[in-house]
Amino acid sequence: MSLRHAVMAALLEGEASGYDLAKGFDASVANFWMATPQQLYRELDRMQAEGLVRARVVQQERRPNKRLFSLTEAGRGVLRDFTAAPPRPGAIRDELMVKVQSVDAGDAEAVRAAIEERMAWAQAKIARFERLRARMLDGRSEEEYLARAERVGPYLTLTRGLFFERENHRWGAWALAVLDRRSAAAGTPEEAPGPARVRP
Amino acid sequence: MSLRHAVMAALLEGEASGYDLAKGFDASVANFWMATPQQLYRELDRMQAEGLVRARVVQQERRPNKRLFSLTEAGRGVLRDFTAAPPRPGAIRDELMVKVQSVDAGDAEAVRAAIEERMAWAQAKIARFERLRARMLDGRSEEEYLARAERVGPYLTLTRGLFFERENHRWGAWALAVLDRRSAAAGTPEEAPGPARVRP
DNA sequence: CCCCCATATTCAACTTGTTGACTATGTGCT
DNA sequence: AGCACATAGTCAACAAGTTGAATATGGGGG
Repeated sequence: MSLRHAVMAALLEGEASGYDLAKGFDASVANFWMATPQQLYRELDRMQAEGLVRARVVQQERRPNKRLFSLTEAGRGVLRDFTAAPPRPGAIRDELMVKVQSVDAGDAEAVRAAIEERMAWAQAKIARFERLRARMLDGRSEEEYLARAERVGPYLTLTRGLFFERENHRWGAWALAVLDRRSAAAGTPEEAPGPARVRP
Repeated sequence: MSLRHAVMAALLEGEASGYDLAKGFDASVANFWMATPQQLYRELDRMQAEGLVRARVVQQERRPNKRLFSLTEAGRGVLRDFTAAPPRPGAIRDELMVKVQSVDAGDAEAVRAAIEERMAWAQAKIARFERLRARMLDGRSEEEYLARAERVGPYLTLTRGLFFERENHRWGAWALAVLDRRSAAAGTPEEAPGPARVRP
């Protein structure tokens, strides 16, 4: 049950509404923990009931009212305890890899396309991470930033995301090359040999 | 609901019992899809009911009997369809990263230890992957293997696992260095400065 | 001899996560 | 005027994943 811990980690950045988290989960914590809006609202309600977060209703004029959540001292305590506990091995679940594993018994062209899609979105994430990184550094060198900033956690996780997506991209390029060499060598009869399967 | 697809991908290697999968999920498919034994048994029963797998009961003498599952033609069809379908973005969930994100408000020493643990187990996986890889290549060069082998999927996913764990390890080393520089610079009063926080 | 581990599976209860629809309101586009 | 989209949520139903224990047997180490 550590969605709640992810939520608390996100709330370290400051007050947020369920809606903010549902969006902003995409920007910071989402790189290693995803959740749907419903999941967040439900969890926030429970956490409030348990005193881990407090809600402040903000009246708005031309918008629906919102509840801004922030960490309570109890919440901070729980988060501290969580960081101190030994972590269980993380659960990985990647549909693309299931497809790649089955590529020889499946639709190779579709798997190719899926890898390309993944590469494109890895690239998009890399760009976003780099923008975020530039914003965090704000002119300073990494060394300077890491020495002086009051929090390094977000920078460490962001870097991890960056490393991860770059590796994703590199792997994708390699995998595509492998599949190409294979389909070229296999002499696919329906498709012209030679410059076969070159895409625009 | 794509545990079933992961199971089918695993069954491409041949017949397996629920128990085999529960263990062997660790060796091949487990790198990108984890499941508990209970989950597997339940899913296998359902899949059998739907005709995706067939079971063959093997009488054993000094062991409980076992059911060996294999893919049916219907199962192969479903797997083929699955590879052809556009993949949804995979859900990532990494407790360690939640801890790292919260490191500044938590127990830095424990987070350090968790990163070290992760690095150790990345290293162990790398070693296992490399043994597996050597076994697959069986003397041949990678190029030769990829050109001739009847299946490349398992090699592609194994490589992805290798890349991933190497990156994990590299990131961990970097993150530890960052945390060390910080705690050295912060002049932690309870611990001696200078060669502070050097571990055996 | 005893205990723990490996094989092989099943049951029950519980917690999480997913999907789709539904309520409101305001802004901008065409 | 009509529509899509962003804000800010709620509800219900279902699917999937987790935990803990129970069953049955044999082999190995101390």
